[in-house]
Amino acid sequence: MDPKISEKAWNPELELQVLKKWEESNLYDFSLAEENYTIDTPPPYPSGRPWHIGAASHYSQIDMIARTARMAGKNVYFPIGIDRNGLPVELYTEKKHKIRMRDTERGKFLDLCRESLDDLEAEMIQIMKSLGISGGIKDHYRTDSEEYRALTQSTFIELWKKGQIYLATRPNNYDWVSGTTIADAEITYLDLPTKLVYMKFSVKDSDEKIIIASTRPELLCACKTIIVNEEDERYINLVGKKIVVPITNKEVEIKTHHSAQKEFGSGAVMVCSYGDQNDVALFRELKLEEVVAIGLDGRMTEAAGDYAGLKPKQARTKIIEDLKSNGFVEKIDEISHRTPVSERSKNPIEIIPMEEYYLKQMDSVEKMRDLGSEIVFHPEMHKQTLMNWLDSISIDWPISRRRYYGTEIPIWYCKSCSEPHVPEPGKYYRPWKEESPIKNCSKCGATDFVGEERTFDTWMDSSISPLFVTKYQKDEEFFKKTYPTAIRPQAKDIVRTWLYYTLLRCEYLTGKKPWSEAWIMGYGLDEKGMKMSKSKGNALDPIPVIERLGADTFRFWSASEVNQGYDFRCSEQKMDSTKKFLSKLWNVSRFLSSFPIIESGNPTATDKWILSELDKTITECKKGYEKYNFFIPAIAIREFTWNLFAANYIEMVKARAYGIGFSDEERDAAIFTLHKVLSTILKLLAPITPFITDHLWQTLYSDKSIHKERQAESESHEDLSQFTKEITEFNSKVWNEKKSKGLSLKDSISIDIPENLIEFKKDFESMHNLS
RNA sequence: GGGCUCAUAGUCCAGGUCGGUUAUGACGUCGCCCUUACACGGCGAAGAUCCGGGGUUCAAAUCCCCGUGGGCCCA
Repeated sequence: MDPKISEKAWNPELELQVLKKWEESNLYDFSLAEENYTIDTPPPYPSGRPWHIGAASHYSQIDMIARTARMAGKNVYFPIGIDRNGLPVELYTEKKHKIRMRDTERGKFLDLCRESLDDLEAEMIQIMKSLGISGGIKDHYRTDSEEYRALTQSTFIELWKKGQIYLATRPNNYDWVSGTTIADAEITYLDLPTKLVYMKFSVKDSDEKIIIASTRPELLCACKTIIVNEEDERYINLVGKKIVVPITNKEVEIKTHHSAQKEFGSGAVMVCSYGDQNDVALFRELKLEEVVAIGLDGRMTEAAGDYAGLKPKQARTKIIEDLKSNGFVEKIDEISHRTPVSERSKNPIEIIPMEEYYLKQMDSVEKMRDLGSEIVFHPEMHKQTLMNWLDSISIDWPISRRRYYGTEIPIWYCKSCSEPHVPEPGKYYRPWKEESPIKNCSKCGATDFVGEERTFDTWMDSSISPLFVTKYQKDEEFFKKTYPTAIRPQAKDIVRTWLYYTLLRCEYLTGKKPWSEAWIMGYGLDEKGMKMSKSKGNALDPIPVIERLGADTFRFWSASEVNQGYDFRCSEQKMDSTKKFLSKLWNVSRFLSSFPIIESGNPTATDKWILSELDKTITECKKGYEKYNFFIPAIAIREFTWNLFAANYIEMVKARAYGIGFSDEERDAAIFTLHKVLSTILKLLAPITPFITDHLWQTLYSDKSIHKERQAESESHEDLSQFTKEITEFNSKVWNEKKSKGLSLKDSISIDIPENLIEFKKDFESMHNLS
């Protein structure tokens, strides 16, 4: 009998043929039904080359969610988008063309950004395609399209009209190199070397001196109080006294506060407006009058006296000189200081009072907590990340940015009275270059307007992804049947941004939570467990890996390596060895393809045993698939296929399947069981490795795609798994015995079969040539 | 400083809720074997004080407490 499958190994190039078949038959096209299962797929951001291999793994797993849901009989809507707004592409473009955004004409700069985005996007789309992502790739959306931006703007206008947006001047995190405000969620910290200056302050009407250490002496002009810890005996007698600030000669009071650490510096801390977040909080708490020492241009203001006009770093050098020459310096330490920087540009942050638009969030924390607790998290532990974030929210969300590549804030201001006006929702507006659609000022009646130049925080765009994909405000029927969506898959690092902001915005706009489940994935680390980055040189490019090994190998690696919600290591060696399992599956199928398909059979004890183990595997897989945890089925299927089915069962029934020394009925039972097991394995694996399973399925079992099948269900066979251990141990015993006697595996040997296993006697005898 | 999380062979990982044989499997290593599905294979072997300390218990990888070390998040 010739096998239907002739090639000796699974060739990843076959994936292209399978892909073509899927495309030609529009296998994954979505059409609206009464009940739909909508996936709020994360639109990835093209920030540079190569695309992160962890992201490729992430999207593979999201695709497994879609396929699992389809095989559970759901009508799956799996849109694909690309997020194209924001700072990273601006930085990428500045670097690529060696230009600076503010020195470039706005329209020209936007064109260059768009060009960069197109290149990077093409690569990501190609990777998604070759990974077999079964979503809307060919009609993927973009967050910078007119349609998307129009929705961002009209949802803003909606919230504006509801009074959820306001303008306020507040201390804000300001990245003066990029020239923009950033939200708390976008700040990260770097340990940078800096000078800790110990300065002598004098106590008023006394000869006493007090030493105060600071890394920001240039902010002396903004110093409004000195704090010490209430348990610090060194200073307790000074509390309430006046202290003279060096250089400025202003007087401030010394107070106690628990945030002063006895161990840091001298234990006494000068509190300056906007030195850091803690200072801002203290100013609010102690109701101190603020001094603006640093301006929007990143330079010292008039308040800094002689230092006005200097950059903070220059001012620091100069003031240290002046302090020294006046005898105010006790000593200077070189220390490493945790400095707040912009997560994206890595520029140091200054806290500067600025006028920005805010979206109210403080009043809604409780509501968000309630909504959050209704959402099922996979795995549960990541719900805590959201809850922790909700606990730490202390100000409303600043949503305006002084950058170019983003959705424009749709506001025009009256030239004579400055009253802001929003246009009618539904269109895409670019106030920086368009005529005002408003003709008369509602306040003073004037007719001249000036457009807002700022753009939105990118999370304003991405936080409405579930509304955009469900055609909110565009197709009522579609929206009703797809929203709230079923599931939000995403990475764990953006819980406090994307997940939270989406919850907030969607609740404000629709009164409902955007999804019932959230599926959170960990980070892809390098093989040593370090974060991958281009600068460290440990980034792994997914394209050559996928080309060399094929998508299925990569996907199976992802499923079997990534425990749900935890960080995972990306080792090429591990990926390589995963390929062996697909070879095994291929060769098992190749062997079975030499036997006819038999629809039914009368299983013998051995057959019943493997069917019973198969049932256990189905149950195990189901446990994983229900939670969209692919680690569980991947491991279960590999164990079963390799260690029980191939190594033991197939060897036991090989002779029977060939009909050598067995009745036709016994032979057919073996062939029936072999196919039964293999076809079930293929279905169980289909969400994880869609290419090889579909290829084998269509070669052996059907002219329709396996991806139209329902997932296998356990058939409650009699449980014979108590024999498993004894069977495998008996087989091992015979192999060992032959080995130690120097016999070949086909040589005859005499070994007693244990009493318990007597039912399997005939298969054992033919397998081992027992005499 | 706070939170989350992890720690089991050279490497990765299962088991941990619900304590009880000889601690699961894979990769890698070594040895033997081309046995007609598969050398991208088969069989076998070596390899683990289950991070440290204490407690509960007849019994702890598992439960509790205190540490130590990593990763992430927030101040």
